[in-house]
Amino acid sequence: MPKKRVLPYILLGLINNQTKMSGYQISQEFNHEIGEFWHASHSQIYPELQRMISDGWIEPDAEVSDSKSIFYLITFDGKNILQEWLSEPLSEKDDLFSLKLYFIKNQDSPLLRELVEQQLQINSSHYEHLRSRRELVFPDEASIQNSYGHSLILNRAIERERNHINWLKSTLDNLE
Amino acid sequence: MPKKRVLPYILLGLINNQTKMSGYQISQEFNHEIGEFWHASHSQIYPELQRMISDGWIEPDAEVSDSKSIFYLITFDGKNILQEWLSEPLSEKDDLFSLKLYFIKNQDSPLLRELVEQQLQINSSHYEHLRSRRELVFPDEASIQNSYGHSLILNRAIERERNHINWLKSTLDNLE
DNA sequence: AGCTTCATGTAAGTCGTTACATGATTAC
DNA sequence: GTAATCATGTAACGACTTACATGAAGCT
Repeated sequence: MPKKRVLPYILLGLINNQTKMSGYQISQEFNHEIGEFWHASHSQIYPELQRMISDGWIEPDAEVSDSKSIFYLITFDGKNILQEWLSEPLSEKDDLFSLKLYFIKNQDSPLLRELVEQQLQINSSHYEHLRSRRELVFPDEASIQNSYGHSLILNRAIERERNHINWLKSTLDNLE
Repeated sequence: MPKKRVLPYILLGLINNQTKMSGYQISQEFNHEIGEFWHASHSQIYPELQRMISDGWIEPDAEVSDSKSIFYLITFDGKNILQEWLSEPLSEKDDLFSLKLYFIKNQDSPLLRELVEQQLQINSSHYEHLRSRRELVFPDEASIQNSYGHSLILNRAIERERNHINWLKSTLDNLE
């Protein structure tokens, strides 16, 4: 099966967040806030918007606009598609956690807790996996001296997971 | 200018680490250790190896091999190319830190300290940037409640940078 | 005999990039 | 008036993925 595309869902999420956006505004968004987590160039965005219109996910704003920009609104179908995508379980490899959170505005959304819990699962299993790799690959000092850079980044990866897990747990606590 | 390729340098680094590798072995590597940081499928690897031969970076092992595998050795030129690549300053966006460390076997390599210091610079500036974004975008409680998911992941990103910086600093200390 | 793994390769398709293009508006 | 930014689009190209293909070796 082909890999699931994410760009259309991001555009959907952005338009949904702002109720109304032009292609140019969307491309500017990637230079600012959401740019910390994802990027897309305008040559991707414009054709994608056309596809989304023909799929009925968005529609051009009918109101006569003074400006030169074309604004798009999310349709009823589009809102459903977006919610479906947000509800899909997180997978280990795509790392869509931050991206999906970006589209959740309300602290009380049940999705919020769900996503944090899923991500906690993923990081925990990754953490365990990395720790067992380290035990296996670096059982003694000699093996470390043998591949010092490798041992460093394995340590780093473990520390990163540990930190992420802690953050997720404390975030969960604050959601109570 | 086109984006700098990394695959050939990874293959070079892998062959250099093991002195001798077949395409199949390389593709297996991506399922194990280096797989934590990078992936490549065999349909990329085999043509890439051919290109590297014609560029004179590697050469097939001349020794008559009992096995069906074709083994490759790194050439003198290849070693230089690899060292050059490792010495190139890290850029903010590619995030080649872990990957490059993987190819540094010796704790005393001057490159080690250099890479950690460079990465520290990058993370520090990223950290400052994220903190100023948070001040700007989330000045009060109301703005947080307005985009709760976004505020969460911004906090997460800041915490991640903080953790990475701490790790890099303590790693530097241990290198003394 | 049939299935899995080893081992190498090519072909087709997708996603994303940079470059090419154009016209309107705003700033100096 | 001319340079930058706004605004939208297409074209060419590169990297990577999945699928297609083939043959040998080993296991059950």
